[in-house]
Amino acid sequence: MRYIESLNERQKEAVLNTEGAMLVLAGAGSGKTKVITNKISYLIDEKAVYPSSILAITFTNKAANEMKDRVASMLDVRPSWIGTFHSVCSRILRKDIERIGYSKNFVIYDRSDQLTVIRDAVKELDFNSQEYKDTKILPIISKLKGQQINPHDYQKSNYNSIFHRKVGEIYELYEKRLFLNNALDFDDLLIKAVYLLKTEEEVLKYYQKKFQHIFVDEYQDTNGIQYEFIKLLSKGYGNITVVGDIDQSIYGWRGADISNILNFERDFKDSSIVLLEENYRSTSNILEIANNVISYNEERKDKNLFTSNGEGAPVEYHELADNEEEANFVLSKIIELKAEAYKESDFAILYRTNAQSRNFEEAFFKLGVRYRIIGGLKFYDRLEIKDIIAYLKLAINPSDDVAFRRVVNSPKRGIGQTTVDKLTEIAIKNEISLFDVLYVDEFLSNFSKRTENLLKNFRDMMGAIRANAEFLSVKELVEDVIDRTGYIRALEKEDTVEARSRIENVKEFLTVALNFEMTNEDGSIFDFLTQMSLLSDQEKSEDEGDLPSVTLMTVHSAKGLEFPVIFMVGMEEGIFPSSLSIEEGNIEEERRLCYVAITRAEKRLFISSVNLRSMYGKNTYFRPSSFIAEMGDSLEVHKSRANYREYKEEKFISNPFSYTGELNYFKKKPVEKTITKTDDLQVGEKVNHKKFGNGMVVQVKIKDDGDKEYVVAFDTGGIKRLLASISPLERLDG
DNA sequence: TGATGAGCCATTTTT
DNA sequence: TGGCTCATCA
Repeated sequence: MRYIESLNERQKEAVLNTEGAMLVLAGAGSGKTKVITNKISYLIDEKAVYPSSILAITFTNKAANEMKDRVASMLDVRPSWIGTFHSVCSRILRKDIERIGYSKNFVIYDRSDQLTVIRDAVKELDFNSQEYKDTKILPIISKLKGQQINPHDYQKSNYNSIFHRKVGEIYELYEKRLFLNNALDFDDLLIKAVYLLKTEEEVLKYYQKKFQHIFVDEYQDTNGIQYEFIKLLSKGYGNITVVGDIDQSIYGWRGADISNILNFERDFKDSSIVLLEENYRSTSNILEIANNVISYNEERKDKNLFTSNGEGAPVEYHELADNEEEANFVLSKIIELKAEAYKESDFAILYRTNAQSRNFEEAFFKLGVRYRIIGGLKFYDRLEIKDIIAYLKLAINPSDDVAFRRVVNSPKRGIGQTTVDKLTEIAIKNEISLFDVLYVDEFLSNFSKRTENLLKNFRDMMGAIRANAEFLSVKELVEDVIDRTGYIRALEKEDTVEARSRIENVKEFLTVALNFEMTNEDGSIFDFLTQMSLLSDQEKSEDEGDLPSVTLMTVHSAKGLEFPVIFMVGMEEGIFPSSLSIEEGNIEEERRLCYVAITRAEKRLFISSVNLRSMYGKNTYFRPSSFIAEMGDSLEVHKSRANYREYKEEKFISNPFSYTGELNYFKKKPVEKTITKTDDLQVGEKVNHKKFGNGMVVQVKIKDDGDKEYVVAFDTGGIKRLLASISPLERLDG
């Protein structure tokens, strides 16, 4: 049978046992996705299960799509109920949420919407906005929601702490606002879905009967409410396969509950366990180090990865002087390995915190090494995009006060803060939405004649958009919004470089809408907005060019990925493990994080720490991470202080690998190149860059050494800083 | 209503 | 260090 041909014994066992509950403990790189997809295919093809009777839950859309693709490539069907917890829940809710008192046109609040609601709540309660900072409060509320602790209980059990009592008040008001705005946050999608299933027998029965087989990927990352969701649904047939790895549980701080996987056997009766320990990704040298480190954890199930991949090169650890040297070390290794036929996309640099990316960025940029940062600037976080989305949200859900506030004066239409404050006051007093205030003449008469007219204009404009939302397609509606609000016209009037870039982004968003329309034939505006909210930023952002580049990211974002060569940088005690985790006694999760990082590597792994690290404008001395000592004897230690400052000058210059051919950075005097003059560009001039394409000079800075730095906004959307002495910029005429 | 500068803060972030 | 927010002033 083709679904088991290429599997090892354990994997076969996991695929062929289709009845009952099964826990697959899958080590890193042990082929868990293959097990899930083959099992789904096997069920459909051999056991005649309808594709729509299979529910498979993942944590990312990317994982969901990969699963769908893999099944489709085997069977030519795409099971539609493969998705994230959140997308599955929103689908269930979109159908039946009216039964629990919400309306079907609910909107989903993303993180920044949530922060806005919290800020407003703190303001309304007149709490200190420093002490009750939105970014501090949000994780608390989210964690509580994940654990299903309501504001009342929270306040009761924390009666002695003023802080927590007040957090409870914010939480309560936050929940109220969301409800009144007809909005659900990410946690609500789960909470309300579970509530719906629990209170509406008919709905529960329907789904219990529908889903004959349930799969959950990354089970170690489920939280309490997610556990309850799958527990409820699986009660119908009891056929549930969960796949996970305790050692890769790195989201405890977000409420993931490791006991879900530890207690699986207890919670699901007559369950079987399959242990996948054969690793197909890494060399045995790499695995040995991973096994060594993780063995120091107490809270785990014994597991030891092995491989038949062979020993490979030793894992190297380099203790370096400072972060600059570290960046140069990485750079020089990349140069070295490139000579051995590795390409840019084979390399990934993993660090504990985003702030650490900077050193590498600078070093790479100077030498023209292509790189991409995961978790960098985000298209969908841009003001203008959020504005357009807010218009759409308000169009389908006039109760959305967050969206209302966002767009009521954007573009500027003379409705200022004072007016909005007054509107808010009326809305709160009468328990209606901001938009509804505009429909009551009595309320409008509170404003000056001029303001009243402005408000009415806004109301009627939104009214027209709302009416059109009924029948226009997604792309047409976006066009309608842009047209009626005069969004682009207002930007055109500004006539600045920045405004022009915003116009480009708005147009780009139109393309996104068009793409959506083409790929989702009967996709409604609801579906579009849901997708916008639920897609992670990484998935949303289009790959900028497809040239191979070195990847820079946090260890967290690296989960689930693999690269031939991994650099684990910043391995210092206090950085990784982070000092906060050490203080809070979360060292085991940090160790798992370390394990995740190690197991991303296929062939080569380089670990580095520095003695002196400058961060936040201060120089601090560090000791090497305690995890280094846990890695064992096979680690090849280099403490010789190979000076990578010296090293780089010779090596880099004699290793020309830069794509644009300019390697003059380290020479004292920039050598004239074939590129036309770049030292007299003015702001506003159009230029061409070999890698980045066409753009416009936005800013010119004269540096201390006399060199000029150009800030250029490229048509592709990126803003780059380029040094006149090395950047291959060409002036474009016209 | 915008521009400017002082002050503040700074893990990890699948949705 | 540097990026962002908020207060203040023109």
